[in-house]
Amino acid sequence: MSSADDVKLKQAREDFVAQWGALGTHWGINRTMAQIHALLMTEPEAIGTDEVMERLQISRGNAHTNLKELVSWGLIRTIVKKGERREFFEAEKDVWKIFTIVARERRRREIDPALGVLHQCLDDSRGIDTPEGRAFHEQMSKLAEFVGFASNVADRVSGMKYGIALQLAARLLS
Amino acid sequence: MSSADDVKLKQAREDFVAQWGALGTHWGINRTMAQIHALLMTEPEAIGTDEVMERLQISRGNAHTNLKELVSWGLIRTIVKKGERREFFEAEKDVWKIFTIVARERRRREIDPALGVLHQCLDDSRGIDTPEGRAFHEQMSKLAEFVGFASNVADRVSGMKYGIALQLAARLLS
DNA sequence: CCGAAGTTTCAGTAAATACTGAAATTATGA
DNA sequence: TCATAATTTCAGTATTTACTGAAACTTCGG
Repeated sequence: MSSADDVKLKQAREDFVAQWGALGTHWGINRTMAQIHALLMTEPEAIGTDEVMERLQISRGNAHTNLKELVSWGLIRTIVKKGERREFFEAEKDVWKIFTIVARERRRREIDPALGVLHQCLDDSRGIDTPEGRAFHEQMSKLAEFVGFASNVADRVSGMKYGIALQLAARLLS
Repeated sequence: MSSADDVKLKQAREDFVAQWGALGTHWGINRTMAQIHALLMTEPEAIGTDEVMERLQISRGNAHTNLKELVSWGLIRTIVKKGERREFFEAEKDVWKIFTIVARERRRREIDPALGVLHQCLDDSRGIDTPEGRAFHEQMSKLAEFVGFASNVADRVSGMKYGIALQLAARLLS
């Protein structure tokens, strides 16, 4: 028999999946990918493609693409069960690991290309001998320096053990 | 006469504007908004709507919407010149100020709503007395705690004076 | 090596997002 | 106050991004 608690949990989970999916949009992550991640984060057991399709009411292609994308991020991993031919997926549930994965991925997708552009413009404007040219070069230089610096800091922080990061943060908040 | 340096600068600037605009996409910022920001960041003088339209080859409506959005973020400000009827715009050029503005805005748009969802799910799953229910509640709790904590830390850092932040960062990288 | 179960790809379509251009509104100074 | 310059709004359209569903491909036990 399905108790009242089971119903409440089912609703809470569905709510979390739907809302987290909507949020994904603001994170540069598509809705489905965020929903699958939410689903797996709150699922005790590893589940297969067909169950994902059914729970989220999405097509096989969509489920497949986004599961693979999540695997490539490292936010979920594939599980092979003995005697089972198909693949199952389970989420990384440790919050610090999730954070470091997302931080790294965002650096790769958002910061590194920006640094590339800045360095190129820095080169292209080197030695332009007019007041405007020097001002432009100076602005590029400041931006590149700051972004590079911030990127290193973020890297360092997300490479820390959770305990160390926690200590550091606690000092900041005190 | 327009020297070779002037041509080089013009090209470098156009390149920066175009590429920065393309990057904006990966930042949850639309292309035009990022382009206008790039244009103004590398423009020594405040410029008006019509010049923005011409330099970027965009419509008045588009220019208007995105200029206002940038003003609302605080990344650019309006300038009124005496004897001029129209408004001019100039960008905030200080990299630390740009960083704190972007950090605050992203927290508001990305982190705060996530915290809201997590707290609601935390409430909805309180006291569900099954093993699965407790696991769900626990996972929500860990996520909410971490996200809230990280949000506070980010706030604290982006509220610092640049010099202090620099000191802190230098310590991290050493 | 065959057939079924499972996975991957992708052309076509749907949905979300951004942009245009012109009309409506507001502000200015003569 | 009026004429006009400037700003704001928004319906319609274009562009970009995401999703479907079915076909092609791969894998594995028998």
